Amino acid sequence: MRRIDPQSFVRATRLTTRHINRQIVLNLVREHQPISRADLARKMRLARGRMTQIVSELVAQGEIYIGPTMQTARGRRPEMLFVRTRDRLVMAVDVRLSRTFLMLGDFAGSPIALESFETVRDPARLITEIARRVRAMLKKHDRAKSCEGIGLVIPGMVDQSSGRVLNSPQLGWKNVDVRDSLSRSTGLPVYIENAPIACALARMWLGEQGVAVPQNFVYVTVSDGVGTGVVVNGELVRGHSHTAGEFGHVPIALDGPVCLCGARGCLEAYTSNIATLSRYLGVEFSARSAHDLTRTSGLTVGDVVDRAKRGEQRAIRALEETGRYLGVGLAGIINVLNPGAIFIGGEVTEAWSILEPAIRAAITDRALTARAASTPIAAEPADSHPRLRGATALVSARAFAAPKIA
Amino acid sequence: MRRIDPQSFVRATRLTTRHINRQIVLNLVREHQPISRADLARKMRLARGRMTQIVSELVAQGEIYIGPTMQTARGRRPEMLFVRTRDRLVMAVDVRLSRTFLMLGDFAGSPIALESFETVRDPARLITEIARRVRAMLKKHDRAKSCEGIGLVIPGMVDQSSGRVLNSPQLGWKNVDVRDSLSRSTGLPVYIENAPIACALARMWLGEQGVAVPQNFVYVTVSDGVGTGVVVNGELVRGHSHTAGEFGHVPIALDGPVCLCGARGCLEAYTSNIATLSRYLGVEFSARSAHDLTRTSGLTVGDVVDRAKRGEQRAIRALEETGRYLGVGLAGIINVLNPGAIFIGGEVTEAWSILEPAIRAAITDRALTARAASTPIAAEPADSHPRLRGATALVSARAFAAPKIA
DNA sequence: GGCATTTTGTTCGACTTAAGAACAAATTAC
DNA sequence: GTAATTTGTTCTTAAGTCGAACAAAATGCC
Repeated sequence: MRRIDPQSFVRATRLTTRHINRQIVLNLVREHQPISRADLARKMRLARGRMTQIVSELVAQGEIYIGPTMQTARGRRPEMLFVRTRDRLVMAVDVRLSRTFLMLGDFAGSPIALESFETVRDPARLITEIARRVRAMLKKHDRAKSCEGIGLVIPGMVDQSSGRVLNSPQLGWKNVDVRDSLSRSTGLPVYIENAPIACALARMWLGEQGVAVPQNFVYVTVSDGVGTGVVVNGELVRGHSHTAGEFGHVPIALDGPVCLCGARGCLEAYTSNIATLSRYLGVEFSARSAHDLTRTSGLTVGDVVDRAKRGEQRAIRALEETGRYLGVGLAGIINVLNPGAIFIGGEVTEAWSILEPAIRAAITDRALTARAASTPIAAEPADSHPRLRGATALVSARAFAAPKIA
Repeated sequence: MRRIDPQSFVRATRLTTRHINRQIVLNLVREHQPISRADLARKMRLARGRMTQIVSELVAQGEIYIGPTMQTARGRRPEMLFVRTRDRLVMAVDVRLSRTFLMLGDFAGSPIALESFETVRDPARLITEIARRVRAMLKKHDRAKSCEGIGLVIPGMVDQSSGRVLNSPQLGWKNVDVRDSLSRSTGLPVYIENAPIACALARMWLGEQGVAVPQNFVYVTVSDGVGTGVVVNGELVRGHSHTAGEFGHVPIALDGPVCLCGARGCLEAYTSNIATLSRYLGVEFSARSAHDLTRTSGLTVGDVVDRAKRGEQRAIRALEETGRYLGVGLAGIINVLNPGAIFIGGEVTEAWSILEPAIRAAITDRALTARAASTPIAAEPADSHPRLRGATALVSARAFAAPKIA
């Protein structure tokens, strides 16, 4: 029972019915392709005449295409429908601390070109460099006409509606305009998002072949920070002022280490890459030492993961402890939100066989039902580039989204 | 961008447009009543002819009525529209540990009759007694024809879709059929829900005059347990297997007291009424002593609240500490979900002037933005009977809900 | 081989409904 | 008394959904 917001509703028009059904058809084709009009009509309990009309429209608009007919037991051969993805392109941009990645890819997330360059810290100069490379890449592949927009992922807090970066401690940015200037420089629409939400979008819209994604799930990214994209009823939870998702700052201890945010006992202070590395090095996590740790030790969490995979006990124990704390935080999420699945991304997941049992045990200790205790938890494969795919989904998903009404 | 679930969608028909707009009208009348057709048409940017048609239908269906005309500066006097609530009734039932309450009330939650009786622990006998009293009350008020259903609130975990009580430790029930037998005994449709969710429904649908309710909020109930109703985009979050809302079992300490659920450091073990009473009595919270505390001490949390209100320092400190822990848990919720408001119900809120500053301070320490730190937090007035009003909303809200599509 | 059956996709006509313009009703202003 | 304003109704038209029939393309059967 959803409550209609009297301040913000969309009334229906004569176009609404058709729009809704068109989007349903589009999503059914996407899910089940190749599929015939007749099968679609059966799934939707819609007359075949109507289906022909809807499909004709979608074909005319370039959203789907009619492929070869299929062999069937008897009767007329059905024409099979496919969603057009291969010739609809997105420029995906992933800004990270040291490097910025650009990928030209299609609507399904398949890469056509990929490049990276050292991240420039000055916002204006970085935007200029990104714009230059976008234009060059599109020109090189002669695809300027097919590119429908730019998806831009930034570390930190972004305001998606205004297109500004509110606060990125990693980049040292605060209240920076990004979207509008990049849009002006490239002539393309730009959509901006933070990393955990982008990864959740990738999962939701460009998910893995053979892996069902529930309408309710949580995606956790573990890096120097720990964040989430929370999906409820198929939609990202952004919250009242769009600051939802700061999982790393859930308190799991009353008197824990001081977190980079200033509070005590934040999950992030126990589970971030910095925390794991501190644990491995036998150094107490502190905000003061966090910035120098890699430099003074010459190690990253990737090294810890490698050593654990080679059987080094200290590394294994460090990761197990990270997993336990992560499990504690996730148990809270499971008890409050009851997600259908949890996906975890970040370097630590490369030691999944070590991490997962620790996470699972902590969850089992605290879940209230057997079903909650067995909430599926999966690692994002490291080579799947979730952030770039999320940047792609920022643009492509708009074509597939449910209409907003009432 | 909501993703359409290919396993569970509702396609649009020729009726969809009208249905959507009708619900919008109904909700606008409810929000702004008394209001004229012309004003509604302006708010919806809809032609007056269409508005007349929609309103005629709603009047014919008995959802709204046309009241007296209103004085205006010039021009024809507009007829004012109202939502019919007074003659549409609900039987609300609130089953508590020691007493069960029945209220016959109208769609707006105004009570017509109220009674209670000692809760019978045997499920079958309780249902029989409830049914008997429902029938008697309806007969006494000659309202059997106007009553549209029964809303039933039960302490513990309920499965709203099957109508069963999964687990109620307070009542000692496990996997008990409730809805179907009560429905058979009364001939009325029955809707069942747990207490925190019911309270959130009351807030969302029968909220307080002059208090705006955002589309995203969290309602926390503090009693022997601590639970939440989480509302996202105007809709209750039930979760994948409908076990969302167990806020009391979010871990806020790694080595805390053992909770009634068996885990360590649950928020509930620090903030429930039992925990507050233990704190006041200087007794360590433990599962073993929890059940006897009231009997051996002769006190309840209500006594602690009374004493605090009278200035007793020990009571004040006990409540302040409860508030601090509650604030820690809520800081986590704020950081993950960014709700527009938080409502808190339960006896402890009667000492709101003591509790609120403690909650606020803990949140301020851990919130990441100034706006998050100033998330509005309000106490549910104790005399507002949120559970009974929630039981009412279980039935009445169906008439006002947004249509489910796509 | 021809006709019957099956299955897919198209076409056509009927009916319903959203939309917009004009009209009517009820008031104040001049 | 007429003009202007505002509300609510009526009427007509265009658009869109629905369902039945038709056509096309295949296999099955006698």
